[in-house]
Amino acid sequence: MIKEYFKEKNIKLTKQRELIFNIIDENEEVTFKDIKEKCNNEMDNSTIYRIIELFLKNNIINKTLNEDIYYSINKNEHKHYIYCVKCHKKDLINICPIDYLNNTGYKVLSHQIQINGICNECQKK
Amino acid sequence: MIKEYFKEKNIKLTKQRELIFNIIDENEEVTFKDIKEKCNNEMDNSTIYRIIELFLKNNIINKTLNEDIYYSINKNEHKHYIYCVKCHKKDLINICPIDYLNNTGYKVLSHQIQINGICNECQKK
DNA sequence: TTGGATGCAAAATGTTTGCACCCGA
DNA sequence: TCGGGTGCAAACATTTTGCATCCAA
Repeated sequence: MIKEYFKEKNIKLTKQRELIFNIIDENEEVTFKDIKEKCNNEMDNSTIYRIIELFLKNNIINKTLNEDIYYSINKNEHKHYIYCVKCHKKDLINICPIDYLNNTGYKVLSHQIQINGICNECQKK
Repeated sequence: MIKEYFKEKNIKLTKQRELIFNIIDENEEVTFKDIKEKCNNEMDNSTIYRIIELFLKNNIINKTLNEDIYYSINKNEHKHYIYCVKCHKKDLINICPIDYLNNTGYKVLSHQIQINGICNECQKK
């Protein structure tokens, strides 16, 4: 299935690309370092950077900013979170901005929300 | 007024801090390089980085990711945009996620939305 | 006056590029 | 087979750090 997915997008399937795709897919949100480590440090940095760039250009993954830069697969089914800056937990929020994008005329390719706050418990501390 | 604002937050007011604050405030969204240039390259990089870090920790500014990393003043009154990946224009969207954050119990400190798409005109090209 | 802020220089990190070799279609 | 992909090394860019000096309170 990944074979067809890549073919659709006219992207040659290599071991490295498949591995990185799977790493991001299986881990929801990963940093560059996460990817590096999960490859057992066997893939060259420049290759990783080039593949990330390729995936971003083809809208296969999203790039988001939290404390660090994170990558995640760009799926239709997805979730948004609010992050506690103190204890670093995250909680699901039940809103998606694209549901409200009426009459902008845009074709939405990707989106992200970043909300930082202090959770209930941490406010009491 | 900036004097009092900094005093409230227990931050010593220096020429450099005031300058960077004003640069970000007057320009809505700026990159590190923008700040550097608008200081006429007269401020040291390490000073700029340290001030940005200080402002972030104190929730004076937000850090967001578009093509590059942008800083903006963290205000109550604010706007969200959708960006066209082809012509790079941006359009205002009329939704703010914090209006919908019911019963999470979080105290929201900052937030951002990033939506990328293709605008009406570019879809026709 | 004095502790924290800045500038400078250097180190450490992170990212990009050119090129020879490799491998998937 | 062959053109694009990868690994390697080097260049380049970004960010952090230690320390002497400076300046706002």
